[in-house]
Amino acid sequence: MSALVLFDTRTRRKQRFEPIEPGHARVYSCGPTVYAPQHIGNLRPYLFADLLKRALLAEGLRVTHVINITDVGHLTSDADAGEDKMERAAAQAGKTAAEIAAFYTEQWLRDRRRLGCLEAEVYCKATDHIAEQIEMAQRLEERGYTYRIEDGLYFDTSKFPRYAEFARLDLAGQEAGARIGDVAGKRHPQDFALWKFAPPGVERQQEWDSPWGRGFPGWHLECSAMSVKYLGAHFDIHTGGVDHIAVHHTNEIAQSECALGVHPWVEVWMHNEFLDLGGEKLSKSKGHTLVLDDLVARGFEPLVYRYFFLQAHYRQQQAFSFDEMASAAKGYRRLLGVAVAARGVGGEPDAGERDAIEKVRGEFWDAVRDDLNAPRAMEALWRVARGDFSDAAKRELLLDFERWLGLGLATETPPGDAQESDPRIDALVAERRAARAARDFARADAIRDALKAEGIEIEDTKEGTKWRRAR
RNA sequence: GGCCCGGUGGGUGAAUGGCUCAGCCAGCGGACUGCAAAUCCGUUCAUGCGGGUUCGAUUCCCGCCCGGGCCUCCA
Repeated sequence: MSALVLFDTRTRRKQRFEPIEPGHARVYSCGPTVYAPQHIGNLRPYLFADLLKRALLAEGLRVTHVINITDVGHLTSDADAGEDKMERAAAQAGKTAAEIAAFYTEQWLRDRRRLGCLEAEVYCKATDHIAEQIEMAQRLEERGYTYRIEDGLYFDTSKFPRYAEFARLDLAGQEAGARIGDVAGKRHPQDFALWKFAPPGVERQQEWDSPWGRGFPGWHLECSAMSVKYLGAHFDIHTGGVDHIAVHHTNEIAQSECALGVHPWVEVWMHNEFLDLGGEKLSKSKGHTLVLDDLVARGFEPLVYRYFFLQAHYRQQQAFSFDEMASAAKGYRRLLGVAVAARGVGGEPDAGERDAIEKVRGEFWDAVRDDLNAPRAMEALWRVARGDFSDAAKRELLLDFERWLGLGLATETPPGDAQESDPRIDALVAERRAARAARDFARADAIRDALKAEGIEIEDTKEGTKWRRAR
C-alpha cells in the first residue's frame, strides 16, 4: 500500500503527506466571494478540496476543514484602487451588501451540497472577523512591516525577503517597467493594503473603526486571520485556484509569516487548474455566467457535473462543453445502472475472488493516494463496473470507492429513470402498445417516430414501455 | 513584457526512457428486439513541428508554432 502523496505548489513537487499533529489534518480552502453567483468553473476548487478531504478521511485522519466566505471588500480593479464589487452589486440590486452576500452564500452552499461535497467543519465570514484582521495588522505594524499612507496601511514587501519565492516571481523584471502610480505613496508595486481608509465623501455600507481610522480590511488579510484562528499558526494544507498563487497566496504568506514569525506557515499548498469554458462561458443572455442551475435546466443532474470533473486531474485544465456533459451523463447513467444492480444483491464474494478484488481495490486507492489522480481511479472503477466481478464483489468495491467518489453509488438511481406522466403521451404510448399487440407495426412505429420528433424517446422493457424526454 | 499550465485517436483524458499508449463518450460489428431504444460483448483510429541527449523518446533538454490562465504594461 502506498502513502498519500500530494503536489505542493511551494516546492513544485509531490510530497508524502504527514499531518503536523498525528492523526489530524487541518485544511483551509479559499472560498467564494459572494457578490455574484459562482459559475461552474468557480465550483472546481470545492470539488477538488472535497476529493482532498475525502482522501484524508480515507487515510483514517480526523479532518478539520475551514472555508472562508468573502463577504466584503474586493475591489473591481486588482490594483488597490477602484470600486468595491460588493457595494456595486448591492447598489445595482437595490439591496444591502449583507443581503447580497447572504443570497449568494446560500446559493453556493446549496451547489456544494448538490455536488456531493462534504460539509466543512467551519465556514467563516470575513465580516465576522474584523477584530482578528485588525489584530494581525497591528502585529505587523508592531514588527515594522507596514507603512501608512493617505490611502491606508500597507505591507512593505521589501521587508520580507522571501516574498518572491513562493510564486517564483521576477520582481526586478516586474518592477522595472511598473508604474507605482495606482496608489500614491506605495513604495513597491507589489505592496498591498492591510487596511484601507474609507474614501472621503463616499457612503460605504461596509466600514469599521480601526486604530488607523475608519475603513475596511485589505482583501488578503481575512484568509490569514481566519485560518490562523481556526487552524493555528502552522497548519497542514491550504487550497485554492491557480489564479491565487501569484498575488493572494503570496500576500497571505507574507502577512502570516511576518506576523507570526513562522516558516513555513503552511506545509502544503495545493492549487486546482481552471475549467476551460471555451465559448460556453457566457450563455445567451448577456453577462450571465454558466451556473450549476443552467446545467440542471439542460437536464444534467449536479452529480453528472461531479462525474465530469472526476474525468480529469485537478491540476490539469479541463475543457468544458455541453457535448462532454452529455457524454459524462451517459457514462454516469451506465455506472449507476451497475451500482443499482449490484447493491440489490446480498451475500459475500467467493473466497476465490478475493485476490482480484484486492488487486483492483489497491489500484483505485493507489490512484487516490497519488495526488488525487481521479482519472486513474475512474479507470479502476470501470474495471469493476465492466469486469467479470460477481455482483457481491461489485457491491463491496463500489461502496468502498464511493467514500472517495461521492457519486451517489450507494443511493442514487440512474437519471431519467423516474417515469414521468403526461396524459397525452401516456395515451399515445398505450395506443402504440395496442398496435404492437395487434402486430400493426407500421402504426406502432409511426407513433414512435412522431414522439421522437418532439423529443420523446421510447424504450420497451420487460416491465413495459417507458418514455422520457431526450436531452 | 514576466510567470504558470498544456498540445496524445472523432471528442475528452490518463500513463510511460524500450514491453500491446488507460478509461469514458462517439463510430463500426455482433447479441437482444417485429424494427428500434436501453443494455451487454467485440472492435477501428493517436503522442504539434524542428533539433539535441540516448543503443532506444510520446516521455528528458533546447528552439519554434498553437491553445488556456495569472500578473504587468499599453490603451
